[in-house]
Amino acid sequence: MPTHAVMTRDRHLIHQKQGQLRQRQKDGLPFDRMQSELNELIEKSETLHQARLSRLPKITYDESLPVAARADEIIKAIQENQVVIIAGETGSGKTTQLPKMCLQAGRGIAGLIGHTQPRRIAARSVAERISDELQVNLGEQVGFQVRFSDESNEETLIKLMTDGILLAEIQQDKRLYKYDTIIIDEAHERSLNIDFLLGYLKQVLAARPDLKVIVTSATIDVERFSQHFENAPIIEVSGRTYPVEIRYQPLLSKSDSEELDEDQSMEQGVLDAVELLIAEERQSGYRGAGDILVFLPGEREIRETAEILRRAELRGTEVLPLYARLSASEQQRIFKSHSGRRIVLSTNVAETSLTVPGIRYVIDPGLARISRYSVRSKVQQLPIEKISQASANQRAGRCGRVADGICIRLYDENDFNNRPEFTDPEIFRTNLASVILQMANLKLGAVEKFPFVEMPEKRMINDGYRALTELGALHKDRLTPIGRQLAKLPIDPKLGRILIAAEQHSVLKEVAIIVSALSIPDPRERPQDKKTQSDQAHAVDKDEDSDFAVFLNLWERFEEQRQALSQNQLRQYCRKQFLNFMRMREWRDIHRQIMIACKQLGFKEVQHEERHYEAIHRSLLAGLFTHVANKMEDSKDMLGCRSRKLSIFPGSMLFKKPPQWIMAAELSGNQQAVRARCRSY
DNA sequence: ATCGAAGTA
Repeated sequence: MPTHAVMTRDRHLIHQKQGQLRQRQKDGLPFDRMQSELNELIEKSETLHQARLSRLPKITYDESLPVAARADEIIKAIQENQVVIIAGETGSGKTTQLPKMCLQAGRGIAGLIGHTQPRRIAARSVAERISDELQVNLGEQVGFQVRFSDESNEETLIKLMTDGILLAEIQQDKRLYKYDTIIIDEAHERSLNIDFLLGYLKQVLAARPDLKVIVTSATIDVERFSQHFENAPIIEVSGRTYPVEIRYQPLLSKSDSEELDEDQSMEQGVLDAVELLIAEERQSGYRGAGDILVFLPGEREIRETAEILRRAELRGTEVLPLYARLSASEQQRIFKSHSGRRIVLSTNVAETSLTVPGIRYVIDPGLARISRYSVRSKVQQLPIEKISQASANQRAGRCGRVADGICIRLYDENDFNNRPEFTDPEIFRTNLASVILQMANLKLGAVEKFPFVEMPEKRMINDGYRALTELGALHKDRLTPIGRQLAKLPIDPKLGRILIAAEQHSVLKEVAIIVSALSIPDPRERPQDKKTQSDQAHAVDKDEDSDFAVFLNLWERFEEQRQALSQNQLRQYCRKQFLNFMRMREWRDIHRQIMIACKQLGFKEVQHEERHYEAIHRSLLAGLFTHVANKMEDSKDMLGCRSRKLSIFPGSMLFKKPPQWIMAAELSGNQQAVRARCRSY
């Protein structure tokens, strides 16, 4: 009986069929057909296995990377252990070299080597790099899969993907039989996806003794991962970085100095630090002009700092903003070569997602916007907080990649020492409804018993259960038919609930457009210096009663243009109309994906001559019933659920003349200003 | 009088 040369994904099925066959034999039933089916299955599996083996590329390592010197040790560890933890800083080469070591350890033939990344761009670029190094075509032996795009095939040995893709695959393949090896990369980022995967894999490992798992992380908190996987061995790899000098230069405070009229602003502190760095560089006799990376909490702070720097008229200096909302081409400017000095003002994107090349200095005010979910108010908030020590060190490391660097922290050392060591993992900071829904759907049992790396608080778990119960997805902690449908929709459960209601009200077509708009950031842009122009451009879509209907108008207007114009013309149209091209595309992509999922659930699109406002808004209410508010007397403020005082978002059509009742798409802000896209009755 | 950055069946 073959058990060595077949694919892992077939092994289970073959085993099952062999059992059935023996049973039939024992029972004296005919089994010829089953036998030939089984043989065919085995033969096919063996052939594929052979083909994959024959296409194994020659493996070489980039010897300049520190991890390459450890190849033998790592390969041995993989062969001898089910789980290995690899710890190493950026520049160690672990991400690109590790999958090749897995191949050399004999992995990747009977099943895929699955390699997860937290971000799509990383999944794609790592796959490109590895396929280059192995001299194979991308999409063949080395492939990748991210949302909306799959470049892998039957003969793919190494598949890069986002962690979300692997998570999604669990639904089809509970034991992950497709894979013989799984690498969870950047585990220290501790995203919700990563934490869920690490818990899930711990359970799968018992049922899959042939599966290998490799967890990689920066050298922070690695013992925790090792303990999670029964004291798996840790291999630590050095990074290839240069020393960074850390300086503490707190902002001047009124209370410390008699001459000061007011506290020094963060923006002013940044300018002072910039001038200091420039003066020092000149004195040191260094001939070049080192680039500076400044971390700021948000777009507004970036704008204000840019303005102050421009006014300071620094010679030969270019100021570049950087944040995720910029279009790809605007972000690309960071990678273009330049003369003179460059000062990049960036949000947290530059901390982990994007590496700005050639940085010599970092200025770090030590702040970031961090999302937190409040169980008390049921609102996801974005307060500006002091970042953790780990995060501050990560920022400092951004200037030690090409040469020695200097990092100026705009706070004192005592402040640093008093900060938490690590950023709270996302699982502690987020609404758990979606995770609980997935877990219920996968029949993983009680959330409190799941082997999370760190268990979320009981009240957060209870809150998630309650939210799902309110939506009708759970009844007495068991999945209802609605819950089963929700679990198959790739969006937030609230929004999924709206789609289900829309199907019942025969307005799926319209509501799917609105729901997909609500699941992306607003594609309408409103630049600081062109507020009136952009408001005017957006006004063509306005609807007197409902901010939700605006999305339908915008969608229809855009669809007409999209069908008439070339790609370039469409980009131009977006620019003129103050629409973010990338967001518009994402909107369509998500809409398409939602519609596919809805069709698989048997939902029907109905064509209407006119808009059924009431049906559309009734559907929305099925998910947004906790976002209803009533106007208070003699005030513009509204009274929402849980006696919460709300105000309407200034961008809303209903801002000027609030109706008696509203239903908001989203509650946000620290004072809980409602972002109301609403409808009155 | 207006919001961070990641991600998905």
